[in-house]
Amino acid sequence: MRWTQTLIPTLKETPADAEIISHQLLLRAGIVRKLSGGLYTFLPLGLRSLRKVEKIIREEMDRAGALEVSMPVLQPPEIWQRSGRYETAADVLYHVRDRSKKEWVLGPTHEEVITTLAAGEINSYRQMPKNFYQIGLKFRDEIRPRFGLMRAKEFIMKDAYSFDATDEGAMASYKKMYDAYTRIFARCGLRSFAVEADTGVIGGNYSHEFMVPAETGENEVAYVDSNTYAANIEKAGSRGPLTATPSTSTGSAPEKFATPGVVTIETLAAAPYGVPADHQIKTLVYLVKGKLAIALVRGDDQANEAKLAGTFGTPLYRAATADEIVAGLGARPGSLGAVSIPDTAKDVPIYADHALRAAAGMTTGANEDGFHLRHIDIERDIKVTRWVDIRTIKAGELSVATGEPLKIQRAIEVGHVFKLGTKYSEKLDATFLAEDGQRHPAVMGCYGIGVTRTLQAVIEQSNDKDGIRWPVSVAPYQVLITPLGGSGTATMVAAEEIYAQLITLGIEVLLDDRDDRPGVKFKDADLIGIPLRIGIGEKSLAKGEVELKPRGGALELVPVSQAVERISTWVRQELEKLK
RNA sequence: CGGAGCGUAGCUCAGCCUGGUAGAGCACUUGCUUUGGGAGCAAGACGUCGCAGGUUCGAAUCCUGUCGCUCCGACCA
Repeated sequence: MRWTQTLIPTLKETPADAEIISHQLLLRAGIVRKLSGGLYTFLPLGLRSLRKVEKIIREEMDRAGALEVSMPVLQPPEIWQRSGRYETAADVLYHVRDRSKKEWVLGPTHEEVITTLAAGEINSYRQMPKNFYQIGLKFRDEIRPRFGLMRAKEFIMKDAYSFDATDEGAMASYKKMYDAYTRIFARCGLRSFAVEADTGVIGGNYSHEFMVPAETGENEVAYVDSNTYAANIEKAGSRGPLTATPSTSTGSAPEKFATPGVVTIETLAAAPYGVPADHQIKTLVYLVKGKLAIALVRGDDQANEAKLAGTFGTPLYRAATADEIVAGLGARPGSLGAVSIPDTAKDVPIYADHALRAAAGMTTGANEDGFHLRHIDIERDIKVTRWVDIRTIKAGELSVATGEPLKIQRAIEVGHVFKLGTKYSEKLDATFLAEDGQRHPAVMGCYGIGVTRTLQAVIEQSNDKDGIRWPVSVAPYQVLITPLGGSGTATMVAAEEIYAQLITLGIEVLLDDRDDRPGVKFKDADLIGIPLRIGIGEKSLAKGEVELKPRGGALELVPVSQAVERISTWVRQELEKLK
């Protein structure tokens, strides 16, 4: 492709609304343009890279035995009602109406559609295992789209769904996808790793996320140095807080003391009260399906949303409002406690974190504005309904699995594999006749890759001060020829010859045929980050030489006669490294 | 949904406080010069100042509403 024939609108200045480096480079390198918040047009350069990511995914999915299909984006709400996700995923569903006012939803994912398909077409254990995948648009009504392609309202996803007759079969299908994902991200030139994950709204009971470490990532991952344990912070457990929870009873009965105006852990920890945060019990109140529930964590701990959803058995919960709390418990937030809850609230369940087990000599709210209680022994004074893990772990705590200290790293989630079990097959009647002559629901798995997000993750991970440094496997072009003279000059003539020969060899090559100054061409070359640049200048050409300059690497002079051979060899070798 | 900020040329922004009819740099067009890391000179084209009301002799500027964008928050009592 000739630069003057395509559209590569590079920007010298950084667009004001791009916050993170990959988002800035997407815009500056002429890869995408924003139509509206969370909606982007792919320009020619960007589309080429996107197609390459898709091709890698397609090759690895096919290799793993998955079958490509294409499912509708526009979906009837009925199947979402049957799966129960019309409610649980309500926040992300786009609704549209047709001319007869019938409602439709835009698919944020396709479990309901594929399970409906399987219900009709898979009737025997002999037809399994089957794994269907597609690469296509997804629509999610994101609370807050941000960071370019990272969190968009419309994005490209590869989603796959496996159907097995047995649990063992489902595990094998899961393993195949796990391995395929590992290969896919490596081939895209990404450093990624798998972590144990919470299953969230999709449901299921076994799951890994594929993470790309990046400070701008929206996820936090806990891991240990030996690489034997890694988990999303939503899921990660530890052997407990770094400081021991007090467990020696003062022997005194609970004692009310005045704390006018004290509504935070911090204020109670400060003078004149001086109750350390880890000697306090934090009382949180939620509304779960219309009913109040109390969660207790240590004063210096944070409750974990995902773990709470697991504890409550539903993602449909929220923090109770101050009014709801006052109505139910009689005190305002800041003075709450689970010791003396009113008789009217006796049926409110109290979930307490394991870190509070055997806690004694603690302080908590008195359930009366302006007062707290001290000398609390949790076993004696609080009627705990259930002991649970609902705290967010902190760096330095010891791993349950290995005993090593946990470290925390931010990361971008690019892929997610779930073992779903029979949740959807049961609700949508995807049953089959097994060897035993009985009908059973198929055992499912689902596997997603954020394709557009993966593309941006590559940029986030592969860049320098001058621009993008594409891995050759996903670069829009493999080679960029930069003649330093304009049209008609000897350098341009030589460039044209090499360009033509590379094309016949099947090398993906871009020719910068603009009549621009060298500085402009060099800056743009670095910005768009083509892996190998061929510089053709008058001086070196006079000596019969051209320059090979890998992006970010050292410049090498080679005789014109050997240039094409050397270039194609370089491209082949680099591609081989990413196999 | 709550809070904050911003909407002026294709891009980055100034002008707004203190009302008088729109600017700079980059990009774009033409010409000349220049040509190894985002050139110089000259000439030129590009804006209903997000939109709608209002105040005023007069509004980019003040007021009201509205739409859009960005950031922070939306369990942390």
